[in-house]
Amino acid sequence: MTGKPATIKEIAKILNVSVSTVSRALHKHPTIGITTQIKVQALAEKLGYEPNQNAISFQKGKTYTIGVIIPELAEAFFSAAISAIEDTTYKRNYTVLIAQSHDNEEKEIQLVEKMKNSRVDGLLISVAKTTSSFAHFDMLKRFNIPVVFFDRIPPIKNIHYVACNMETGSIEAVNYLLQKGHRSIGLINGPATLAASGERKEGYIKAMTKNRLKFDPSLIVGCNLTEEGTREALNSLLDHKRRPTAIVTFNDYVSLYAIKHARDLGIDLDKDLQFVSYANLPIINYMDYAPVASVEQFPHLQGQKAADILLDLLARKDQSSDEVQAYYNVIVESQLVENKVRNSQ
Amino acid sequence: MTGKPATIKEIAKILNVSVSTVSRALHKHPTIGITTQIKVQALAEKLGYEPNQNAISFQKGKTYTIGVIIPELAEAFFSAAISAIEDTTYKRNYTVLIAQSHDNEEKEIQLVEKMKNSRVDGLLISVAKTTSSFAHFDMLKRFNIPVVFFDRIPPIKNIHYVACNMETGSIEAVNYLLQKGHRSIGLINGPATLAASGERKEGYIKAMTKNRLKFDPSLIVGCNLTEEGTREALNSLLDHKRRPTAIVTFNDYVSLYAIKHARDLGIDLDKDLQFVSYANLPIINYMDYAPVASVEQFPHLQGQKAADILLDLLARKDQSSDEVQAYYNVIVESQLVENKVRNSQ
DNA sequence: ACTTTTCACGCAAACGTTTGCCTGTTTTTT
DNA sequence: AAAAAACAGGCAAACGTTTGCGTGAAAAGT
Repeated sequence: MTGKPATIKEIAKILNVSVSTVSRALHKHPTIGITTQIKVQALAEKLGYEPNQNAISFQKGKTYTIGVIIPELAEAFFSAAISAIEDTTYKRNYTVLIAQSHDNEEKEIQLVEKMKNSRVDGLLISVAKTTSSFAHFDMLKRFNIPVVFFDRIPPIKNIHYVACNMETGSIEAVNYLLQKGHRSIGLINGPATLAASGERKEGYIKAMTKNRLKFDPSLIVGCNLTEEGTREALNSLLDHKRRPTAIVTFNDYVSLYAIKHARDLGIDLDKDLQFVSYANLPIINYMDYAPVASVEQFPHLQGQKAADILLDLLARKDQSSDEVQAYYNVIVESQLVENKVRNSQ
Repeated sequence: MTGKPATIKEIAKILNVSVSTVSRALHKHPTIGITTQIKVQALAEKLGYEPNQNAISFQKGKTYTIGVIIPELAEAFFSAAISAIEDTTYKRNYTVLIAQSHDNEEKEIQLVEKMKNSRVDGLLISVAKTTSSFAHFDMLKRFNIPVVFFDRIPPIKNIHYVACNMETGSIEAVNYLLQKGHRSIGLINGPATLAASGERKEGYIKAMTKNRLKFDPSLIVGCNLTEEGTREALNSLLDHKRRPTAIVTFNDYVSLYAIKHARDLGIDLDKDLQFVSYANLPIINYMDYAPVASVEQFPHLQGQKAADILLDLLARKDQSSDEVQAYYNVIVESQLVENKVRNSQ
């Protein structure tokens, strides 16, 4: 009851049976007599026996652990996603090993290596911004460790992933603004290197052209996502010959920076300039000059889907079967969400 | 290179030496000749050998894993804390196993049990709100698994913990408001059942009496931390015969609710009523009518300290030595932080 | 009553690594 | 040159569990 945990061996010795009998009795294996089963189970209960997961993992070569590698745990998007991941894996008796790359490729590589060595059964990865080589992911494939990427997907073929389609969100966002009467709409986009930037741009263009509006490339400006970069981007838009009356920004933070700057410049955020952004942080419902709408990316849903897929992959792997199945490509549609506060005013 | 990971055995067989020699060579054990060491290491490198962490854990009865149990991963405070925990344990070659109790005692108990069985080396726990029995923590002690509690500390003796002293933060907050000329200061507190509520109240009282102001208990109102509850609390303060010109709230969310309600009532948040709150969520720097100051609880620091303590405990345990040492009781002093935006206006 | 099945359980290997102890060879000491 | 010491490495047990295979005894079939 105290001290060291009870083992199957001890139970066996006390009951004068073999370890294999105890093991089987505990698993209700049909080949063990019912009386023995009961005796064993009773003693196990009494001793507070709990199987040593470590030994089992070692024996089976399976850890019932899935690794999660993300850039930054403290970011709202990722903590929400992980929260969902933890919940769905917990239900299936898996635990999660978490590590953050801090958007550093070097560390990401180390983490993948470490996760491999600690023999996680599978991996959920959202890749670092700076990652430019992908050999470490190939390595996982060689070792037959299933990986599901989410949100930040590497540009390689034959992978499982769940991501959010930013394009439709962009289209919705622009349509929303058009319907509100805006005709000159700016886009403060992220770095061109990010796939997410491309999708936003595509959506923007599609929405404009679908609505028979001429698309002006100079209304799209890139930005490094910092406060300073945002200010510059906003300035350039404000100087535009057709100064936009609405701006779509890469994410809520960019919106916040931009809004701050706009107010410093004395711009009327109710009449002269409106913002729509991405991510839908909980913040914006408590702000006065928040974006009028935001494109929700459903981190919780993405996390859950990714975990579901990985668990499915692991289940298939158990039943051995067909190596090369199809690849899961799940797209979560982003969705424009109006800011309740601002729109109830 | 492909398929299954290389093992020590394979290396031994290829080199015609024993496994023990390989093991020792890999650890640079002095009793192995230098030439053999080099041969072994070279082959290990070539084969891409990486030790099977699982086997090592099993063998040593040590997992190099620490479990973290928190109420809610998606809450900013906890994700920040965990981010720090992950970073500091990573440096010492530990990994973290994360699970959330969702503030549910039942689940917390299950998680503790599960963590024990998966043989984590130690545990970091922030207790669920509803937890009222503590037998599961005692159990850990019996099994000699070190635990460090952080932020939410159970009311039991002889534990290691790091927590934030809310009292000093409260005093600072009240002093700050007094110095700004406020004389009637309200407090929208949390449920009386929370220790944190008591500390805030104590701080409030101390600050008032230290400044020779009469302390009016009716200026302190409890609240269940919901939006609705906050409204009621605010209403009762506004109806007070000495209507407060400043209010300290239990946390930033309560402030947000209160501010929203106050504005709905047409109150001038610049002149007639000011707020100070706790937690210092990043949000408030982007709000117009944010609290003028917030008491920072340093989640990052708390997480780091807690992890440091646990690692220290584990290190001591390795060197066996003296069972019952002293208990770590680390108090992180909270600190009032002015809202830069609001105070620069 | 004798063979065949079924039943209930034990044996032992295996998973990969670490480590205390032993042994054979070389080097050093006197 | 013999004894002692240092060196380099091997043997085997141990960690806790699972599982294929073997086996004696009881039950069933003829």
